[in-house]
Amino acid sequence: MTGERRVTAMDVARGAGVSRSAVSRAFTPGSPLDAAKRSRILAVAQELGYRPNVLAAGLQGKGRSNLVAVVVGRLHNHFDSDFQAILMEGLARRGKWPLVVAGDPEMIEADILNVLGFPLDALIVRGGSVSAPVVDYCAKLGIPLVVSGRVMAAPRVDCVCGDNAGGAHLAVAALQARGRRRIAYLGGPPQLFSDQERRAGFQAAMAGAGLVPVAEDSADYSFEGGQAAALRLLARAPGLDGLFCGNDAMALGAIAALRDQGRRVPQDISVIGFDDISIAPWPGIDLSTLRNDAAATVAELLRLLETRLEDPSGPARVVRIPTRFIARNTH
Amino acid sequence: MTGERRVTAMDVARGAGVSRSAVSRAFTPGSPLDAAKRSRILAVAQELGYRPNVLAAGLQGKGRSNLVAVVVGRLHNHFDSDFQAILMEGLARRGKWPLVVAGDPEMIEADILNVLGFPLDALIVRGGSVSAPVVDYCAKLGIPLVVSGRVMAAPRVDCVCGDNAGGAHLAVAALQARGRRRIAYLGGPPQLFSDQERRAGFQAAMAGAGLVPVAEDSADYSFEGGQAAALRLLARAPGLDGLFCGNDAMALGAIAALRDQGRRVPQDISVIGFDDISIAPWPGIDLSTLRNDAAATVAELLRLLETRLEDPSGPARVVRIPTRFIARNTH
DNA sequence: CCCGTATCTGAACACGTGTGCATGATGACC
DNA sequence: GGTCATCATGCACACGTGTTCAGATACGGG
Repeated sequence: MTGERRVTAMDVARGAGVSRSAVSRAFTPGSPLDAAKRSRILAVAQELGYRPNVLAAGLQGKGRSNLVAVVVGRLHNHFDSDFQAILMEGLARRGKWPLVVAGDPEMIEADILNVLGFPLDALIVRGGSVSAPVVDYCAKLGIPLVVSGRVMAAPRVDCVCGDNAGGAHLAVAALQARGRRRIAYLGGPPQLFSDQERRAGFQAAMAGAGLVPVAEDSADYSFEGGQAAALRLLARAPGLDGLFCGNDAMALGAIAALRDQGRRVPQDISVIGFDDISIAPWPGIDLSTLRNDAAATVAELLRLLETRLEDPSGPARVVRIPTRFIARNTH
Repeated sequence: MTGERRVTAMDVARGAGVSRSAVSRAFTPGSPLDAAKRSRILAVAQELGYRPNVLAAGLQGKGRSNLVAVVVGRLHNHFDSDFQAILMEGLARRGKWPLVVAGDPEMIEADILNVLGFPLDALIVRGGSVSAPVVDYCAKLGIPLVVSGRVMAAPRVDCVCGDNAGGAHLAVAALQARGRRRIAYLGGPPQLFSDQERRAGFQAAMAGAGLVPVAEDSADYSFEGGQAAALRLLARAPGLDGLFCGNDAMALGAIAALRDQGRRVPQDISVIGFDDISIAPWPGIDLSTLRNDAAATVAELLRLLETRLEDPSGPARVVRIPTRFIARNTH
């Protein structure tokens, strides 16, 4: 055991017989320092296992901390997992350190406030709602706030979001092209922004096509939720011939339930999902769905972040990622 | 814009007409401070958007930083995603802040070294290998290192890992119980610890049952990799009647390819996966597999971490998470 | 040999916070 | 009223680093 205290620059200085300033300079590429002395210092540092404490360095006030808080809801959703993975890699590639805030919705609110205690370069929030106090704090602290999967109107808050309404229109159009007229919507939790936009888009598209939904229902974006909701829809509207689901997991659950009830998909009923998760194209699944492009979303998010860091006081921007219909074998 | 500088305790002190110490005490529950003054300070802090800088506070040397680095490989694997999600929540619940290190395997090595510049409470590494320099640095810095999905012998390095060999034995036993004798193994990348143990366990179990594998192959733990490998195996061993796969995604890919070739699963060929990912029980998938319990693994990992933080110089511990065979409809 | 210059180096400061210590005030008790 | 205890409060220090500034040193030219 080397003792409880962390190795400090002073220890290295003593070990190499130089001043602490020299140690600091040895780790700062531009600084003037005798080459021989530098290599000796680095050798001693290596020996002792010394690394400059980036927190103490960041305290200097100059430059950025490279610390970015990433708020994710619960990650038990396939699309959110993919999004998260791509975002982590993207941040790493840009030299940012992601500080992840996860957990129950009720805990997360307090945690967001707590994470603001770090000298963050930015706060990235995925999906779930951001409370007014958080937005307020960010504004006062001058911490850029970038929101994904949701659009909110606040000064200097940037948003990137899939085109939910457009996707819903594409889904209705695809169902209509198959001759479906008794169409239902199975949405996610109504308090979620994504569901609100998809539901509104669905209703608008139906109205535009001169159709009236035979039923609407909600579940929790899970497979099991989709199964149960499909049974409810079927009981309420036995003539159902088209179903637009708020995400892929629920669509797959619904298909399982419908087939279990003796309905053939897609012959008797068309089902369309949302997201195009990685398993959607697998044989035996082959789900017709709307592609929610996680990679493009992350790329735009990072671009927004970079622009915002460049010019913190610029106007708030909203970027919509286009949605594409992926025709497979369930509609 | 409130100016570029972060709001500091001194600003609040000026605003409330008190000393900076009082501000610090106002945010420290135990400290003696006049109740009226405390609430006045908190009000001013709220107004200005002040939060104590935890980095500067952590610089104090007392106590822990509550910062934990979590090294994950690429997260494009279902089991790893689940594991990651559970771990993030578990850490949050224990008041730890996860600093995620992700990215390409070649970038990650440098990133791990860089993240050691933070005053970490611990370093958690999932799966992939940990290079000797990293272990060395952690030892010298006195940073506890907890490894998951891999067992390594190093002083004061704790490991938690599924029982890969036991799982392989269960798989072979299940295949044997179905009367299968022409059995093949489809493993993951051979450089991965998980594959090495599962492969060795498979070979030992086969030998113990008096059987000789008809073929062995490897793929990249992906659905597509499983598809392609299944075709190779079929070409090499047309009489194949049992297949043990290194993970579920490959098993599902293999099943898709086998069915595409006219083989019935499970009537003609038994297929068993590994991990029991969340989609495995879904109707239409119904995969027989070995449960790799992510929740139990995370729970043990956190327990090891806590024990290690309690007594940093304790002996290295290795915990094995038992594996259970989940009999479904593909074997 | 002397002076100017370029370069290296160490001391000192700043960053923002928690806390030990001494001081002053206030209240209680005799 | 005096003395002591209690407690709130402000000052100063410490944490570990990057960087400025002035002093020192070496070197080259006249």
